[in-house]
Amino acid sequence: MTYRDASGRRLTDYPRPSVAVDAAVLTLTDAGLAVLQVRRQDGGGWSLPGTFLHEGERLIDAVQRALRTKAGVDGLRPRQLGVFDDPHRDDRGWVLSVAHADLVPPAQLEARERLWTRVVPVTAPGRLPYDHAEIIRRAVSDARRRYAEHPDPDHLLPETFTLRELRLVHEAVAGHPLQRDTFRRAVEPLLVPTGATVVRGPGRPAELFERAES
Amino acid sequence: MTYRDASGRRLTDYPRPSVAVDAAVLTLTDAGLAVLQVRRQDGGGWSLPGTFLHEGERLIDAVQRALRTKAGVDGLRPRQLGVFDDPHRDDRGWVLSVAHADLVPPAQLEARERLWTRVVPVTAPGRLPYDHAEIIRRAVSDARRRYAEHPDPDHLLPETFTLRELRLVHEAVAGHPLQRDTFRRAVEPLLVPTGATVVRGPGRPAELFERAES
DNA sequence: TAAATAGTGTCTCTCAGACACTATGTC
DNA sequence: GACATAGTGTCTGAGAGACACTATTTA
Repeated sequence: MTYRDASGRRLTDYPRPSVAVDAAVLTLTDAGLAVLQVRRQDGGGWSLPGTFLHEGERLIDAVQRALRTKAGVDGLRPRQLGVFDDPHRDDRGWVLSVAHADLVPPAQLEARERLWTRVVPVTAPGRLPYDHAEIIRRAVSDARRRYAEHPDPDHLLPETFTLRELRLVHEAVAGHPLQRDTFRRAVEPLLVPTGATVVRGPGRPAELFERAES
Repeated sequence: MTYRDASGRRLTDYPRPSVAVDAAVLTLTDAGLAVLQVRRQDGGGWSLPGTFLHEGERLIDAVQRALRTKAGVDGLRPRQLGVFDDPHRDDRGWVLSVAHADLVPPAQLEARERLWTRVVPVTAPGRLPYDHAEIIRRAVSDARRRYAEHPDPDHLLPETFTLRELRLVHEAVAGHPLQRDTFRRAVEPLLVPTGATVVRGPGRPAELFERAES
């Protein structure tokens, strides 16, 4: 059967845009927050990994496919940031892009294809096509907002960790130092003490904590 | 010239989804937050106003067109909420929907086509197709989050208003009463006093305030 | 012992919440 | 005068920020 809309037109009578996905995959380096980029196919330069949506595919699956095939990275679960819809944003034609973002531990990018990818600080992302610089800015502020509310929501740390390790991660995401005692009193109620202690370097042994069940 | 992607396919070789927009237009009634709905074209029932994106059109323009042609409402500026992308969400075919939301004063819905539209409380939206119930929930929580941070960001009130009027609007959006003195101390630093006072009903005259420039 | 880190006591300042009081209008 | 609303003083408790102290390890 053929569905028609209010003007009597069939669905297929409407011109349809291409729909792409782009992903700002952030991680932590010694220099702070950094973003994964891939070489552009056409000519030089770098861009965020992205791809066109395939028929019947979900957006999240397209993002994961782009990361797998273009960067050799697997197992991420990016979140939707928003749609970029300027009809002239892509000179290849009418392309909507749904921006995504994730923040993952460096180990998850270890297996990446190094010839075609790079990880650069978000403060110096280089020259990027389309709206990719804006996508990175949104990804960073989204990560900062979430880390300001919960302890390591993106599991950058393993199951158990010391409060020092947690604070260093939060400082790297926030981009500025955090007060040691205030930070402890803010996050400790949201963590589960394990009772175990560990020694990492000099200083008194630190207790190990877990995230609360959620 | 013809652009090709990494697999050598032309852009137009990819099947493309239809892209729709839907809008949850909220307003205030005596019963609190309410949402604008339009009659469904196919058979009975109600839905949020929406339409298919036209070629080269921006999403915001499609939303405004839908509100104008389907509800007779003009001059709104809905914000993007997110993309609904379940390939089977619409049995007419592969349709992505970009959800939008706005919150407007009742006067802005005065001119609406009453035969084809209704305004019902968000707490009892009726049976709705697609993801429209979820869109309303997101629109409400988005409005509540923004009203918790700024005084009347959506200009439900005119340029000048008393603190009582402002508080009643915030209570209606929040869905629960707010403490009079605490509310005043929280928002007064964000407002500009005009010096003028007005008498509305019994009681001591109240000062008129304006929103801060922004 | 010196240095480094962990954990905690404590003071101050701010602010939300709550109660109450004074001020000024309508009926 | 009775009542309703506007505006403000003030107390309390929670929490952030800051400083300092004790505790426990490595080198």
